[in-house]
Amino acid sequence: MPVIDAQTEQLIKETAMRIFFVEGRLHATTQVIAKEAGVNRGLIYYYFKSRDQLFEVVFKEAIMVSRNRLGELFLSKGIPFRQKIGEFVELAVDQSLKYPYLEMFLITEMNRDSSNILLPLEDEAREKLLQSMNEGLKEEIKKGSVPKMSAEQFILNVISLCAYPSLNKTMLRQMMNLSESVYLKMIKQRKSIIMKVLFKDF
Amino acid sequence: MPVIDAQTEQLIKETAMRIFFVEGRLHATTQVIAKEAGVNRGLIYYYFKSRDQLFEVVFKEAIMVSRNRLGELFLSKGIPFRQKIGEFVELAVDQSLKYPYLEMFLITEMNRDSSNILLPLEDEAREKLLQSMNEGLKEEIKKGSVPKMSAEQFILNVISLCAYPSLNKTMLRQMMNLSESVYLKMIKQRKSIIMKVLFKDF
Amino acid sequence: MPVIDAQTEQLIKETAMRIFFVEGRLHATTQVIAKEAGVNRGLIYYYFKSRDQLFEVVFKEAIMVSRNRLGELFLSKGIPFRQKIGEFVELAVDQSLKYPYLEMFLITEMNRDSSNILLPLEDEAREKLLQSMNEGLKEEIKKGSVPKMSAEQFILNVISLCAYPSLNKTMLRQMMNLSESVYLKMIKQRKSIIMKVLFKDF
Amino acid sequence: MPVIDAQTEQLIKETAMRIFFVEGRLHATTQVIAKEAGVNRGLIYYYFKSRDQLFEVVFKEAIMVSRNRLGELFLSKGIPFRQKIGEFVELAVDQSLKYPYLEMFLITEMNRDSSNILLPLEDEAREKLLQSMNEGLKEEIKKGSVPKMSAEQFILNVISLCAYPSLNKTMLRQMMNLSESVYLKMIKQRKSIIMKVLFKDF
DNA sequence: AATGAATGAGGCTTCATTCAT
DNA sequence: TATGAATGAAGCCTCATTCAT
Repeated sequence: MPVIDAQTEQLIKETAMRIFFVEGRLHATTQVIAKEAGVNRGLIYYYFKSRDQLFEVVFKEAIMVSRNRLGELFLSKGIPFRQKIGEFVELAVDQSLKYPYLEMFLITEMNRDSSNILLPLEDEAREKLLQSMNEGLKEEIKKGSVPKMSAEQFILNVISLCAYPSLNKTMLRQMMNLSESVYLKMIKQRKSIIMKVLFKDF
Repeated sequence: MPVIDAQTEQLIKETAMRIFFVEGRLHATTQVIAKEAGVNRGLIYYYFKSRDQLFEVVFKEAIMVSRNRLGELFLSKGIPFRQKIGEFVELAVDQSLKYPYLEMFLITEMNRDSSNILLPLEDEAREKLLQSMNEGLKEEIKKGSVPKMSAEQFILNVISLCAYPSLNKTMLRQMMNLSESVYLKMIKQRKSIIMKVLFKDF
Repeated sequence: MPVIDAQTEQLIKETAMRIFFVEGRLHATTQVIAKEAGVNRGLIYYYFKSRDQLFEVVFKEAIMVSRNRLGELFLSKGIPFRQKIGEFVELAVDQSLKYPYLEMFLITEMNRDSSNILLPLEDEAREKLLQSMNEGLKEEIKKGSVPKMSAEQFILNVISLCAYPSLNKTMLRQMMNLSESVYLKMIKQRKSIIMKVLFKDF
Repeated sequence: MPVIDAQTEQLIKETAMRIFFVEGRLHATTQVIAKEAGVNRGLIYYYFKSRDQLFEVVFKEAIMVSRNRLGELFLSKGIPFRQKIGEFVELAVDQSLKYPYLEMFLITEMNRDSSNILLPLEDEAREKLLQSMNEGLKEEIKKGSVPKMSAEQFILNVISLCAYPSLNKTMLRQMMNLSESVYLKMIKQRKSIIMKVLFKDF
């Protein structure tokens, strides 16, 4: 039975997001998505034209929120470097907990032959971001609180430490023999650990 | 035309490994694999019975090497903790460069309904490993060269820093606007950077 | 174009039954079945999941009717032996005319490695049937209208005389150089001939 | 290991005959035939050009013997009708025991679209045979030892009674709950029973 | 909006057959 | 002769997508 009113579109989107980004079921068919949403398969096409477009919509939606906030964050003036990084870690870890497999789709999709996914980061924005990173980073390096490295390497460190544990959750949990809930708690605790790893004097 | 010396089976395996684990083309069909190997599609079935079995074979083969060396490494006596970590980083980064997408397959496969992939790590081995990690780690923490954290968190840090940059290569390269070769160089340079991040006095 | 009244499933079933059991084309592919039914091949899978399941469905359906009527017939009280046989011959010959090759599929399927066809005749039912046959038969033998033989042999005679001429229709027609229609007439006439052969005083 | 000398061809033939006509495995592949014969699959093509030709060869060989003897039998002068039938029953039952599924292949093959199996019975021979049958039969009918019927019907009776029990062995055995050996004994005993059924005064 | 039916492309797999040695 | 490797046609089946109602 369809849900009251016209919330069907939203229902499909949410189901797809759960299946794709929360449960990581990369190969889920429209059949499965429709079934788990409790709607007729044709409706997916009615609302979204195609599986690819449904995917694109939910994918962009999933990315958008954090992207926007990250953009704001890094282009905002007046916030000290270390605080910026702190807020980024906060956002990134939360995002990774909300949609653990989002990154995996990003990776997979970008490696497809027929990929048409592009990051919306323009050259200017990128330059600004790197430059502002560089400035903050140099000071930290001078202070001795961060080892000598390029801004790029620092970014890799930050993102890696935030994203990977959620991305590879299933394997890491198995490897360490931890329950889901314990593992999630660990990831939340990582926020401060990450900062301590990044900044020696944190 | 048959290939010289009947190395066809090996050729198929290597091609599949490249397509899957080097190029990350998760959805590659047997048709594509055969074509890129320059062999008839039927041969895949002649040698491997099914696509799934081919996948299993190359997957296990790809994992085996590093697994074995890691096992040796961590169960070996007499090597100081920091050196062990150093060698692990070396191995893990090299592995991530050799088969950047191996991890992604691991993730994907483990999330499939019909997954039968299991990590071969037994309870005893795991306990020993964690315990030996813990001992080494405690000393470093006491020395103040590593912030206070559990062995599990430390492991997450190490693996994240090693694996993620290769895993998400395409996106990170796009994001930073770097060429393939420059990016690869960066990753190699990370070995020492990772150690400096992990150990404040490295 | 969809068929009026959504009888497509029935149409596929009937076509399959004709191809399999009327025309004896054991090797008919789903392609062929779909084509002769005038539907898309995918519909076979839409309605029946697989070729094997389609086969199973039509096979069971074809067998069911006659099985049920035969069961009723032989377990019914109060009908004299000879009349029972008469009605059996009637049913069996009609069945053999309706689905001449049904028996052949039975034979073929039961000899497959992966066969899962089982006759639904239980031990009790079989015993009862044989016993009731035996009683009637003994009287006939005593009367001298049937040569001395076991119930099993008598059953073999009855079934053989009824089923074989339809089963091996093509060859027998060729051998005797008879047209289809003449041959079918002959088979219908056999009903009384069979009775005369079975009972000397019929 | 191949058999000494050049008996390979014979070995393949015998294996095929067993698989096809004794065990009734209609769908046996060249792979299977080669394996059960213990020879390389290519040899089937070396000796027989194709699966179809192997089939044709063994099929003709299986039929030939009895055909020839039946031909001799029915065209031979001086043997009384009833004795001819007796010898036919003997031959036919023995043949049906030797190759129970031979008939099934005959039936199946003749119903294929691409069938090229033809019975080698020429018009003249058939006419002679039917005529000679007719004469013998008329006398028996006059004597009252056979009910009134055409030669064709009589032939159908004879063949049906001889061939069917072996042809449908698996099902009939299941239906009557008989062991293989008991069932085979029953079929042998049928020779005289069949004669008694055919001739009221036998 | 919603649904069940229908379509077609493309993937996996089997298997008869051929080839090179 | 004999063999393992290689080929290609064809079969089964799934699934995104469209259609008619």
